Amino acid sequence: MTKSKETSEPAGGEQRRLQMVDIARLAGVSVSTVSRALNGSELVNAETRQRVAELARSLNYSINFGARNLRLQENKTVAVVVPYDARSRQHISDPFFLSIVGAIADALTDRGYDMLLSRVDAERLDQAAHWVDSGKAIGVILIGQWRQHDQLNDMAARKLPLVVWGGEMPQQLYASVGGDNVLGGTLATRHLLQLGRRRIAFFGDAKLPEVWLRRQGYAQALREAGVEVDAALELAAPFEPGVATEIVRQFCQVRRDFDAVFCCSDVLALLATQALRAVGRSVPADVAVVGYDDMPLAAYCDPPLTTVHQPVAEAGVALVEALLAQLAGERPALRTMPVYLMRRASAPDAAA
Amino acid sequence: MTKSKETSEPAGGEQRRLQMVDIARLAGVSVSTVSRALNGSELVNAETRQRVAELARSLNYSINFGARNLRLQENKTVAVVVPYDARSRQHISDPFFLSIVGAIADALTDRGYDMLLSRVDAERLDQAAHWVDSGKAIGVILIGQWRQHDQLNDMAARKLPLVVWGGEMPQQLYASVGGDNVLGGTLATRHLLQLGRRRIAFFGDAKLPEVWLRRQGYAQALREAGVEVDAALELAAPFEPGVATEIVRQFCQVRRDFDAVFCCSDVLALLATQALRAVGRSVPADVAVVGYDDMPLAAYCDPPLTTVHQPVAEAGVALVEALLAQLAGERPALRTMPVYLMRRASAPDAAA
DNA sequence: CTGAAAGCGCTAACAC
DNA sequence: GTGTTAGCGCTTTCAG
Repeated sequence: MTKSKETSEPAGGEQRRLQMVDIARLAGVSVSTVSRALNGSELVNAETRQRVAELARSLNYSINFGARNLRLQENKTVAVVVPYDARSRQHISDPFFLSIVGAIADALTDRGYDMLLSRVDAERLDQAAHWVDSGKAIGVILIGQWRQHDQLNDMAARKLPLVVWGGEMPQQLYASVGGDNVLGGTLATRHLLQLGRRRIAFFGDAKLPEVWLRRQGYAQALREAGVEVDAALELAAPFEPGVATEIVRQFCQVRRDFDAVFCCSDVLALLATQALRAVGRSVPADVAVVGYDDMPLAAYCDPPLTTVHQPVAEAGVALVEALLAQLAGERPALRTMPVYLMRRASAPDAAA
Repeated sequence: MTKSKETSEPAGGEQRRLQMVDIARLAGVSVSTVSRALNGSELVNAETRQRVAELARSLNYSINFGARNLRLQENKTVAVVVPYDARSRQHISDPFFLSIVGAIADALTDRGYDMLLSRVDAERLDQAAHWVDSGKAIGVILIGQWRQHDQLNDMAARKLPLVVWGGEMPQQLYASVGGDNVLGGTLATRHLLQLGRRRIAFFGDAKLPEVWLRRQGYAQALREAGVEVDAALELAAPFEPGVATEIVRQFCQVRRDFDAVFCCSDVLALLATQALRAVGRSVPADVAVVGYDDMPLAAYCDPPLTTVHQPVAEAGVALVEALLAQLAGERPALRTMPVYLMRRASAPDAAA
């Protein structure tokens, strides 16, 4: 392995970066004084402090955080990790996950933390631990638990500061924040039932904890209404549009004995709408569609999507808070956030 | 200002992190030997190297990058900065920008770099320099130049390693990578003309360089076809859906004398479609719509969007390469990438 | 109030 | 081949 050096040296006519020793010399004081002044220490003479601070500012000095962190044994960087499907080499492009990342970025920034963003193979979520092991980050926020409940439990057992966005699972050791998936499933399904629909399909891969919970809510609502749960109306469609498109299309071609569908993501709902129209069925007249997430674009689709709204901004804050709580010594906790149904035209109140 | 300590100390029963000195002791060698062994130095006995490496792995040791970087004066972190509109407190949620960020993440990971993701007020893009000044990152990739061409030039003049995604501007000192916006505008407009449309509206804020270039392409295509450019058909709609919705709606209510619209983003195209339908005009029969970006969801809208495709994955690579080139001492360069028209149903080939 | 000195975890001369 | 030593840029005792 030849060691490349391309990184180390900046351009040619580059002047060395300003350090404390430089501004110390210019101010005629010692580095310790500069350090104290810049950190607003009460120990240093107000006048000196002022002078040093101004000098530093005018020289556009800014501290070397690497050195500072090393000395202080401190680190204000959090790794945010988005899993991707290595088999289909398909990246997570689901708008919902992306907006969660944005919300986390905000929450982190507000609290003075930096965010290291990376991807990880959805089969090897445990690799996310590397960020903490290497000291690059103090903790990990993982977007989605996928099928790796056990890996996550192992990580938590190793005391890795970790929070995952996802559903609550039995015997869960790791901290998580998620929407109330059972409630979401119930709200969506009840709404469709109220519209008079009785043959309600379910699109989503129940091997994923969140989807599994949503299906519980779905089944529960059906039973409440005395409607039989028909496994033939369940389609294990994944979240990745590339893979899901064909699966959804086939299902819609083969089965025409449903009058509504509850989709476990808005993207899936879009796919379903398109597939239904392609086989000559209209939305919402023939088939009412309810999505999940209330992604930013949901209101601008045609028809605008009725969907289960997830509290993205609050989720970002909650994830960050949960991580900081662990860092402060608290035990990992599970948190479930309220969701509500956002009513739009794809499953309109005025029944067809 | 009371200094909070919440960050520094992990949980209670936490054991100190493993260091080189620990594995040195256990292996019965000095730290230098461990360092060399772990870096695969030829200087150390193959057997020793093996032994040390295994010990380290079995103990789950991983190096402290902070210390390593400090010593090596090296850093493999790049800051990726997404501007946001501070006035409307609206975050960039445009799917296109988000997918560019994803592409950059991939390109950086492939090359062994880490990505620090953050936001910055779109009026103060110069604040992005802070990442480099503080040593947290070796360079900055900025998503969009917005209205701050001058700030960007200043940053480049200061020799800040910087690349921005955006359009080529006159007297530009900073490196940029962007789609061929003039071509995009031309392709979109020509296509609409070929459909027999003559009254083609333009939606987009021409104060933004990219939009300004697209409008040039638009105007050029119109002139080619001997169609007069009508300023009354231009709408300065911003990219933020929140702000744009009302503007687009009003325009569509007031003006009905156009039979096509070229929108400078897919989201804008969605908004336009919805607004047009709301006033009883059909898409594409009455008004053909062409978008821009070919966002992941563009194919799943109704109607599926005809749009100018931007090469996202290639853009990510190009942005990263451009930054690394500067770090290697090359002068900032401008790069324009090809775009093409993706034909779908919102402006169908079989003219209405 | 300020300076001198030690050391955070690691690497790279420089000895042996 | 391997150990010893110095030092990356910063903070913080400890003396004065």
